[in-house]
Amino acid sequence: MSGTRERPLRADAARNRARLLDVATEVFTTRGVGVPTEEIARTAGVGVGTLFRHFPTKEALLEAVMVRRLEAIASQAAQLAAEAEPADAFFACFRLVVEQSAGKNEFARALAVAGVDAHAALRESSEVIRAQLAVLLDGARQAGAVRPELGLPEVIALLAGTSTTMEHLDGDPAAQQRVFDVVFDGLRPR
Amino acid sequence: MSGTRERPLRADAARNRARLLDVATEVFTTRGVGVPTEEIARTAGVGVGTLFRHFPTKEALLEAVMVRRLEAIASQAAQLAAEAEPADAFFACFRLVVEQSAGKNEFARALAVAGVDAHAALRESSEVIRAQLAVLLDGARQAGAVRPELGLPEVIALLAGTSTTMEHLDGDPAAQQRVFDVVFDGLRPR
Amino acid sequence: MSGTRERPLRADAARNRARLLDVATEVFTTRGVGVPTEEIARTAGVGVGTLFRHFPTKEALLEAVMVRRLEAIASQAAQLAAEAEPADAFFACFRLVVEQSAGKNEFARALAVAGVDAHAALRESSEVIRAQLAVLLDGARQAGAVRPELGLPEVIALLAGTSTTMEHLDGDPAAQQRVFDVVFDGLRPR
Amino acid sequence: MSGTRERPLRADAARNRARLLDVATEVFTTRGVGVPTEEIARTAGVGVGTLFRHFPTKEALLEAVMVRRLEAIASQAAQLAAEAEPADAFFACFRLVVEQSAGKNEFARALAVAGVDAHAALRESSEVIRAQLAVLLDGARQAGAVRPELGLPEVIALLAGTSTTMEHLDGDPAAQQRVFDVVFDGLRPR
DNA sequence: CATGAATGAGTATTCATTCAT
DNA sequence: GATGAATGAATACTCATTCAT
Repeated sequence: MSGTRERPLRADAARNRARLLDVATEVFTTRGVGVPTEEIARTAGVGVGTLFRHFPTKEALLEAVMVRRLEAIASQAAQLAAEAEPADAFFACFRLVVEQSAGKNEFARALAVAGVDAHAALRESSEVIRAQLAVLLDGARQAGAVRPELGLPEVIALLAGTSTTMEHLDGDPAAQQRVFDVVFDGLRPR
Repeated sequence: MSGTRERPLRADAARNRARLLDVATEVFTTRGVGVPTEEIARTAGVGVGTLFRHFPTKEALLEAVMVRRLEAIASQAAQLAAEAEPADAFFACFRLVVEQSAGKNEFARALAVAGVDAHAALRESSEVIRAQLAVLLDGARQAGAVRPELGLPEVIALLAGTSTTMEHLDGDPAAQQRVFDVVFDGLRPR
Repeated sequence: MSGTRERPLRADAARNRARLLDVATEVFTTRGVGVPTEEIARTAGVGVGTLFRHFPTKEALLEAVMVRRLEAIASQAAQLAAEAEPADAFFACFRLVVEQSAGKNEFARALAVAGVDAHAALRESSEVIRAQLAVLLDGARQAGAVRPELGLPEVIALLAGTSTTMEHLDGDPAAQQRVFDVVFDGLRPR
Repeated sequence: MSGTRERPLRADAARNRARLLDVATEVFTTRGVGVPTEEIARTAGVGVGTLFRHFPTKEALLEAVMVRRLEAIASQAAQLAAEAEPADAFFACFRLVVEQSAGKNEFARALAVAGVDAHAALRESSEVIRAQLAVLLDGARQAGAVRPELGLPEVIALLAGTSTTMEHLDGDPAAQQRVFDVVFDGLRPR
């Protein structure tokens, strides 16, 4: 399978792909999903054709952006889980996910519109994070740092919601910290 | 005589307007703002021309939908404020707004916008709710039921965020209740 | 035939018709044929329905405007023909038509687009003027005031062209006069 | 090899642009500016998208058509000015402009516009012709071939008007010649 | 008769996607 | 592989005309 069929251009291709992902991330986050593919391509310094060679669909590009983000989150979460006490790890991870998801709610919605099927890669990546969160949540609950009645679904929903909350307080870190206080205190047993 | 289905009479204009608002509310909420005007019109049982006679712009339709929702919230909130103790009124109102905004991230978002140009009607309506919330929040803080360091912006952001959270737990009222517990406990002083 | 079937409202109807014609003349002349019927109706103080009762078609309204103008020209031309020497009458009539047609070239074109058929009333009215011009031209030629080789078609074409010329010199009566000098001198035998 | 029908190659973009301009010229001239863009595209054998890629706006297409025409006129006028005596050159140029504008009242009109905002290219081109005409007119006046009291505005207005006149005599070259005689004689001093 | 709400075909323009070079 | 010209379906909005009141 791993024959010698690779051509020397592969490096350029990879660079193009990466550049497209970077541009798309930036552009989708700051200006929404409505930005024309052509503009993304131009900003990345390639033709539209190249964009569509790498991502057969705009939606696929969207998905790739999210997957990359999710993978980054997952790897950071893994590190957190390894380095900290269960309870601390849980809260740190909560914060991490919220902060990394800022401005990304719109994507999720855009993807959701197109139907739940497909997006296998996405589901896979989020499954990883889900699993990590499940473990962390369990540890935190057993350590008595999180209400025992809370399940993973509530926590994930709270993740999304807190991310939205943070978007609304974009320029005000102090207010964002106060919100974290509220949510984290709320998560703890009475 | 006072049947439920008069033929298209003059006063039918009002009915068409209302129907358009209903359809638009439903459709914007469940499928996003991207739904074609033509489909909205068709679903409401009128021609596109009629839609544009009532709302000169798609944006105007969106605004009208939001205003109607905001006004409903405002009037319910006013009632709550009159009938309950400050603290109780605050939490009841919080819950009210969240529930009314369920599935309407875009609406709750409007609450926090208050800075877009044009959309005078929108700003006006959200200003009313803002003011109501400010009063309730103040009362609740003075009653010692809400952390004194929390300001209106954080509360509004939390409103939007909690609404998002609830969307994610759509079919599960028990989980939603648990989230309310988390947020409400978090809002209380230590 | 002329029974007693007339109702008292006839006077209002006539007034509406006249008002519509006035408004349409003004509006078509100053802002072009593209002005919406609804605006014409509103300006005339009636509903669109009334406009379409009087003129079954926008084109019919256009035609009516032109016919009225043509009839006015014809009657003034008749008077000129009666009161002046053949040559003077010809030139006076030429000037009259040019001045009365100012800004009306666009109409003609709009009507022409819709096909040469129909517009019987229009053809009838212009036929009258044509005939008058033919007589005047003949008189002027016999009086030696106009080149003998010029036919009615050339004169009519020159009428239209000079009208266009005048449109271009709208605010400058002195320049317009100089153009009349050019054309009138040119019409005379070497 | 150098056939007349290469397959859609890269350089075909230029061909498409030219074809669009040709079709637009023809269609705007004969049927007015109201012709749908889609029809222009179809007639040119391309999709609407292609039309809008080349001309971002219908107005831009109109402008391009006019500019092309104006430039053709300007270059021919320059040649005339170089080859003939001032007086002859003036009359030849007058005829040239009239004939090139035949059926294009809207084009000749552009000559006199020179005051609309935007349309920089248009204004530029018509400015060139204006300047050429100014020179020729001056020469002809000094040569005693044109009435000294006539200014550029009158001449330009007469250009447009004579063009209209010619339109009305479309199939009759003899009559058109007679009109030129009238106008040219009229332009000469007494 | 007058009114103006309703209609819907028509129009300019955008944008994801394809494909010849 | 990369490019960008071409495509055409889709969309918001307009306006002449009809018709219920």
